Amino acid sequence: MPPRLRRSFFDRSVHKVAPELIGATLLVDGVGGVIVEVEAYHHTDPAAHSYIGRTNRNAIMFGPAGYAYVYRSYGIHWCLNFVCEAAGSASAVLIRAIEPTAGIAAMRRRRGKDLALPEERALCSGPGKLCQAVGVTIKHNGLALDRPPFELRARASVPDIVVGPRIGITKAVDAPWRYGLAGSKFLSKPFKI
DNA sequence: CTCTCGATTATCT
DNA sequence: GATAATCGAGAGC
Repeated sequence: MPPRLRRSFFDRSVHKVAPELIGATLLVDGVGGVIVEVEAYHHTDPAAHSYIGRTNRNAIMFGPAGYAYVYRSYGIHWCLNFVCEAAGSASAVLIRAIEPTAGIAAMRRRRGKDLALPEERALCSGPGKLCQAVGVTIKHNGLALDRPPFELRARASVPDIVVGPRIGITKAVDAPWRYGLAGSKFLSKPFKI
């Protein structure tokens, strides 16, 4: 089994960490799969929650790397981020999609509440879906990524990665800081060629 | 396939 | 009071 990702893995530029997360495995209480899509948010980026400075919501982003930053999206969904870089840098990677490999029955159960027929490719193909499927909520905000309930494993080999502009934002819409596993059918949306 | 719209609430102005 | 790093349903082509 590939080694756990250590705290030091996250203690680097968010633009280096983000693409290296593609292919890594994320489990929460044993439920999860292979990360296939992420986005990088740096504190100098107008689209980042930390751009306006420290607030109650984004406080975790201003702490040390290797912790989870969870926030409520559109009043309905949860979104999971990994804090990167040195404390105070306030940068993070948004986890946008995973390919389910572990605990699929549990994911189907949790997602099935709001979906009549939860197809496997619809279980975790988006930041809100993925949090619902693996059971991430605000309770996970500020938890260390190298300890339970989180389990992060490095990828075994370097996959083909596609890059493009980020999704669903209204500022800095052209910055190419979305990364995906090439050819994956578990992406939230296809990458344009 | 694409497009539009409503849900729902913490956060910030 | 307006906004938002989303999602799913439904309409139309």
